[in-house]
Amino acid sequence: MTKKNTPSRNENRGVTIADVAKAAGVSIPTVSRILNDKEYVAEETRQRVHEAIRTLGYTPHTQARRLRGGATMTLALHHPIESPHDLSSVIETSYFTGTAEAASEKEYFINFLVSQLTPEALLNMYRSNQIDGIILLQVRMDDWRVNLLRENNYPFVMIGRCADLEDLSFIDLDFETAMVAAFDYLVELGHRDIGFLTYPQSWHKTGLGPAVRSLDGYQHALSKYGLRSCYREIGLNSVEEGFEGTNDLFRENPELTAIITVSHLTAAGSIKALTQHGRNVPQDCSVMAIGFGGNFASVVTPSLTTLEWSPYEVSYRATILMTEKLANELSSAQQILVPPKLIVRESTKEVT
Amino acid sequence: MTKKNTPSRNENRGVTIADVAKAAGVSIPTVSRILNDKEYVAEETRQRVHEAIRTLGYTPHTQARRLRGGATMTLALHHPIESPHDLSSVIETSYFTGTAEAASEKEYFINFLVSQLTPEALLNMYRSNQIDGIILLQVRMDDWRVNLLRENNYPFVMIGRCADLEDLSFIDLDFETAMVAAFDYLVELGHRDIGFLTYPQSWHKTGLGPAVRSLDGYQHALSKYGLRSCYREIGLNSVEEGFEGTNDLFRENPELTAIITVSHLTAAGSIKALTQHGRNVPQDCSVMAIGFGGNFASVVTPSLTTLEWSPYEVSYRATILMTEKLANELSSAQQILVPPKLIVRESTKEVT
DNA sequence: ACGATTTCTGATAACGTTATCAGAAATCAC
DNA sequence: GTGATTTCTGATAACGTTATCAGAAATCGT
Repeated sequence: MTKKNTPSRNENRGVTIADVAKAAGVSIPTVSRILNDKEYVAEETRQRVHEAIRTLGYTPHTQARRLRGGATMTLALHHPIESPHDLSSVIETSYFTGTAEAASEKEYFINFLVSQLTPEALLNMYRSNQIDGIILLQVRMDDWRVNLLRENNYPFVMIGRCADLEDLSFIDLDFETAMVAAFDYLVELGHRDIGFLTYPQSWHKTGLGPAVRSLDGYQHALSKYGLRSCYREIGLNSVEEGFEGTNDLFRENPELTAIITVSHLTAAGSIKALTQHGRNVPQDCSVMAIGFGGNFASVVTPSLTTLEWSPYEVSYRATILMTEKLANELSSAQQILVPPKLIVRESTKEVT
Repeated sequence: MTKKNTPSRNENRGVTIADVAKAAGVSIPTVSRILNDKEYVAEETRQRVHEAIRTLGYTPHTQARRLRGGATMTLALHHPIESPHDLSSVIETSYFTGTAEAASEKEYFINFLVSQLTPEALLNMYRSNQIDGIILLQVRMDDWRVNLLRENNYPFVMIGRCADLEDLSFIDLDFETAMVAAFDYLVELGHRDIGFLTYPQSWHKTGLGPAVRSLDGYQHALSKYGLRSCYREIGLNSVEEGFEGTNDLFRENPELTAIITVSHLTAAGSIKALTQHGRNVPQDCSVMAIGFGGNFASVVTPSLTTLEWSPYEVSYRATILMTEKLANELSSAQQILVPPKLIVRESTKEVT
C-alpha cells in the first residue's frame, strides 16, 4: 500500500458497519437499525450485534453519516475582527468554551472563525456544506452578516442585536434594566450624584459591544429618581481613558459621590484618578464597573463592585438556541434578554 | 417536502457536480478533474466548466469530499481541564486563535475540546473519523493522552514535553535558556542577589505549566555567575501568593535587589509586598515576571519587565507541525524549542 | 385452521465526490 | 500513411452510511 519506510498510520482501514454485519451474521441495514435505535429488531439479534460491535471496537464513520444524513452537524462561531491578533481578552476564552460546551452536549461540532471573513466566504460555508448554522458575535445595528444571511435564508443566531429584528433569534444583555438596578442599589446607599463614564454615543447607536444600551438605562434611572445627568464619553477601554475621563467628570462635577464605568479597566483608571486627588474609594467616592465575570474585579484594590455578565452563559445559550432552531424545535424566533447581575464588592459604600 | 408552515431552509437541495456537468455538457469526472487541477484537460473544456461553475454558484460538498478522500481535514486542540469553567485566562484565547488561524491557512477545520475527555472518547475521535490528528496542550511528564495515542499509533503533536520523547514531535518553551538571558540582563545592571519565586518543585518534576524548567534555568544561571541560590515555592498563580512569597523571601534574605517571579499576578503581589515594606520598585528592588504576552504587564504600575512568550505563536506553530505531519512532509519527529523574549519595561533598574 | 396483522430482516438505491480504467481523438515519429 | 505515443474524456466503482421497499416469519383474531 504505502511505502515500507513511511509506516502508514492506518494499518487497518478501520472497521466498518459491513464488518460488524458479517461478524454478527446479519445484513448491513440491520446493524444500522440497531445503531440508530429503530423499532422492529429482535432482542436476540440486538444482543448479537452489540456483541460484535464491542469485540470489533466499531464506531460509526462520522463523515459518512454526515453525507448520508444531509446535515453537517457543525456550527460556526464568528467574531468580526480584522486580525486574529485583535482577540486578546479573556472574554473570548469564555465565549469559546461556552459555545464548545453547548455544541458538545448537542453532539455538534463547532468551528471558530477568527480570520477575516468575506461575504463570499461566509456564503460558501453554507453552500459547501461545512456548517449548518452560525452564531454571530458582536452584532451591530447594521450588520452585513445579518443582511446577507437573512437574504439567503441561511440559519443563524445572534449574540447582540441589530435593527429590524422581529423575525430573528438573538440573545443579548439587558443593560437597560441592569442600570436601573444599579441605581436602586446606589440610591439606597444615599447617593444622589452619580456619574457615568461610557462609550461614545455613536457606539451605542451602532450597537457596538455588550454594554450597549447602558446609556439608555442610565437615563431611565435618572428620570426614575429625578437625578441630574452627568456622563462623559471615553474612547477606548483602557486605564488611561478611565483616568482622564474621571478627571474630566470631577473638574465640572466635584459633588459626585459615585461613578459607574463601562469596564473594569476604566474603573481601575477611575480609582487611580480619585486616589490622586485625595479621594479614597469607597470612603469618599464609590466606583461601580460594568464587566464580564472574570477575576480581574477581585484582583484590583479595592475589589470592584460590578454589574456582571457571563460570556460563557450567553454563548452557551446562543449555541443551544442554534441547535434547537436547526432541529425545528422553535415555532418562532426566540429573543432572549439576559439581565447582568449586581455583585457587591469593596468599591462601593453608603454616603457618610 | 416539508410542511407548508415550517418553511424549509433548503429550498434548493444545493447545486452538485452533476448539475455543473450537465450545464457544461461534460461528464462528472471531467468536472472533478478540473476542480482538482488534474492534468489532461482541454483548455476549452476548462473554460466552459468554469463558466458553468460560476453561473450556477457551485461549491464542492465538503462532507462528500471527506468521505471519498479518506481524511477528515479536521484537527482537535485538547486542554486537559476538569471543567470548561476552569478556562478563564486570556492565554486560551491566544491558544485558540493561533490554532484556528494556522488550521484555516492549511484548510483544516479545528475542534476545541474543552469538556472532560475520557481515554475511550479520545480514541473514538480517531476511530469514528472525526479528526485526523490532535494537538495536546499542557502536556505533563507522564501524560495518559500521550501514552494512549502512542500505543495506538494515532497522529498527535504536543505543546509541552513529556518523558521519553525521542520519536515524538513537540513545541515547547525554552525557559532554561531564557532564565540565563534574564540573569545576563540583571547582572549587567549590577544585581548579585536575585531571588526567584516559583512553582513547587513537584510541578517542575511533573511538567505542569509553561514555565517548567525555569527552575533549572535559574540554577544554571546561578552557577554561571557564581551567585547564591535563593528561591521560594508558591502554591498558586495569584496576587496573594506573590505577596506572601515575597514577604517570606525578604524575611530571610533582606539583601535581595531583584526578584524574578513566575507570573504576572505573582509579580503584582511582589510589588505590593515590597511597597508595603517601604521598598520602591524599581528604585530599591527590581521585579521581573515570566508571562505570556498579554497587556497585563503594561497595565500594572510600574509596568513589568517580563520574560515573555506567545501562546498564539506556540499553538500556531504546533498546528502547522500537525498538518505537515499528516501530509507526510516530515521525515522525522520535530522538536521545537521557542525562546521566550526579554521585554524591558519599568519594573527593573540598575543597582544604585 | 385460515387470513390479517404485526414483527423482523435483507436487497437495493441513494448521498456527492474521486480513482481507476479503458476507449476515442489528436499528435507524433519516420 | 502507418503505428506508437500523447492527450482528452466518460463508464464504472468505490467511500460508509441510512431510507425505502418488499418479502419472510411470527403472532393474532375468530
